[in-house]
Amino acid sequence: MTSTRATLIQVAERAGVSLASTSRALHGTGASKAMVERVRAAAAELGYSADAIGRSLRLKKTSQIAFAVADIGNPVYVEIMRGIHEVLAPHGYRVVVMSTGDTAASTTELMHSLHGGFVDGMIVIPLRTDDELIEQIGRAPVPVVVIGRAMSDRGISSVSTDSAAGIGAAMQHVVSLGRRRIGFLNGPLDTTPGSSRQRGFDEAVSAKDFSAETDVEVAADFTVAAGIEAARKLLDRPQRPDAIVAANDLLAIGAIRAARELGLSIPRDVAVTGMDDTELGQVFLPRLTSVSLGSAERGRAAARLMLGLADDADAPARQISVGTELFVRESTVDQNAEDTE
Amino acid sequence: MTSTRATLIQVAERAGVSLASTSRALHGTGASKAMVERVRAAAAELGYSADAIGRSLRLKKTSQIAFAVADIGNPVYVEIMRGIHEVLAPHGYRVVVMSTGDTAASTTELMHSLHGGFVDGMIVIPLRTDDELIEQIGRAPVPVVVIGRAMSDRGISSVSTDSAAGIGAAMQHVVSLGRRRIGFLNGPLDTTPGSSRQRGFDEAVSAKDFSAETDVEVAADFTVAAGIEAARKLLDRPQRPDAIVAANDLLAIGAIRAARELGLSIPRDVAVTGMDDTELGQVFLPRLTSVSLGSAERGRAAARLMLGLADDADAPARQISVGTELFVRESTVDQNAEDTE
DNA sequence: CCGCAGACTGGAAACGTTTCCAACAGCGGT
DNA sequence: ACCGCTGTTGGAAACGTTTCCAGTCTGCGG
Repeated sequence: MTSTRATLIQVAERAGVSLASTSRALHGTGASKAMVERVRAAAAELGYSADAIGRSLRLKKTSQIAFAVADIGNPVYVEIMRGIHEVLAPHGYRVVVMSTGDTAASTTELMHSLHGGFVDGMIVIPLRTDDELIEQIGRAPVPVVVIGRAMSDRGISSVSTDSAAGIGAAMQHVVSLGRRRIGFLNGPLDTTPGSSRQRGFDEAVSAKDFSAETDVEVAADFTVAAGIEAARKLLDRPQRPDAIVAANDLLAIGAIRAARELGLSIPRDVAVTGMDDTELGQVFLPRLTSVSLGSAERGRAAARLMLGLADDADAPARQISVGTELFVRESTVDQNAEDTE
Repeated sequence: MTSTRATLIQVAERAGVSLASTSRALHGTGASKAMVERVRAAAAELGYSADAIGRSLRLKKTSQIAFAVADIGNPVYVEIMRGIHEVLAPHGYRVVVMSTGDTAASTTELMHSLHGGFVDGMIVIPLRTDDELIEQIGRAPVPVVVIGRAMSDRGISSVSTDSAAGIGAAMQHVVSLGRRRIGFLNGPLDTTPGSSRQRGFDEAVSAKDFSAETDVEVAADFTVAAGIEAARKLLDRPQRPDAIVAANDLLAIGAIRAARELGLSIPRDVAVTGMDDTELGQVFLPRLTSVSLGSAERGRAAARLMLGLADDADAPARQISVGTELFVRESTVDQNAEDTE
């Protein structure tokens, strides 16, 4: 284990050939068999491996794409990442994950520190956005794709989904089950998902044939712990809800936990729906009824947009929307035999 | 939005001063007030931001540390990462997460592709290791810290924990509860955690005062889904276990799910213990009794080792061991009032 | 035997940055 | 008036790589 790494120049000296030939022998084309062999041997002796920085400086590319996300602990991001990886890996890109923190400012800061960083592009899911962040994205020296919010006005490529409609579907579902007191368990309203889900809820409630009582509670963030706390309040009301529509699966799990604490049975006493259709929700007990926002597909779509921008950075920005789908499971409908997959 | 980014040279030309002065004015010291102002203005006009690659090439550092992990979906890694981040961030390092895939070969491949990549060091948690991977780690051009397995023989810095003893503690706990048929739900034996936990189980069973029947089932991997499947087998045996000791929290959750499917009550019919003491287990229902392996502390310890190596790459390799602790919760002991935090 | 094509090699530039070093100006002290 | 010091600036090198370009060599056909 030498303390300093071997460089191409040292390999060249060792092999007794020129730098140019050394490089060609290792990576490029147009080197004789003898040369390749000779250089390979020298490289092996020295334990040479190319320096990515030098290489990138010359090539002007890093073959890395950043996936920047607020809370790495949310399983939905894992699924989005799988989608991204699936599309990008065959094109030789490595995906690196960075945690942005959950404020717009911290996201801006990360993007700034990455400004022309070690990536050829960034796929960002901002939890909160402000004008500064959007401007930062517009000015970024590498292509950026935003997931979670249509950015048509700003000329930024984005992948979004109609989570408002998804909330509507969940509301409609529990109403159709005969539930009459619906609690809406949302995350912070100043976040992108929080605000659009709130809009979905408001729209659903104001539909003319809507006929249930509603109540709203906002959790401190989109985590199970916050969900437990907020759901407790919801369930403590004099008019206890017989259904809780949660803004994501983690909150829904929190709601189930809070309900169980009170000795309530799911779904008999309280039906609970989630959103994101994460694997966690699918293996939870009871299995979670959830609105899929096409996580993996959103990841794939974002990755495809990124590939387009990587080919041509000046390509026009595009917006893609991914459909939603309600998956009904045990947390709203008692069904022990079905749904085996 | 210009299609090509501004370089320092262009800023220098714009400001009408030398390249050296420009650089000093922006980052370094020893520039006059007038100079700084002038250069700042030019930089702002051009929307300049320093190119990280060029900078790193010159500085020979990237201020990035990689955290390479097999399955980004496992919540224990999230907690380890928080620990790493906590220590590294104040020192100006950014942590980037990379997914290695779950085989030794894929880990080796990642490390190779990162060989001298865009990071100043790597913290790795290999799920499976083989000689080639270890050799690769030893040859890596940047400092590497391994989490999960003592590497004393190879001169590699590592952070480990006595998960074998942890399994022992869990076994002892369920025995002390009066359980007499213990099922051990492990993950793949060819993995680092799988093998050490198996060892812990074997040791516990062979202790001279050990007096319960045991049974073992190995899940396909360390996920909830695999846990459900394997636990079903365990619970289908003629001599159904009255306690299941699982090798991590995800498997434990799978076991609880499988038990519930069979109409069994937790912990009355079956007591279940997990390992890793993840947040997920703490909010699960029932709350999971789990052996903490000090995830955050392991992360912090690894980060501190990394800082030491970053200062002096030839510093002697060190091994740190982090203690374990059993947290008793509802999945083994019925206790509705306690354990509020 | 000469010339030419083709295969291969080496020199050198370039990517964008930081920093060493030398040069220079202004200034105060002797 | 001169010396040296301080504060500031510019030139140039360096980090490690790839690739353009020109040059050399081999072999082959005329």
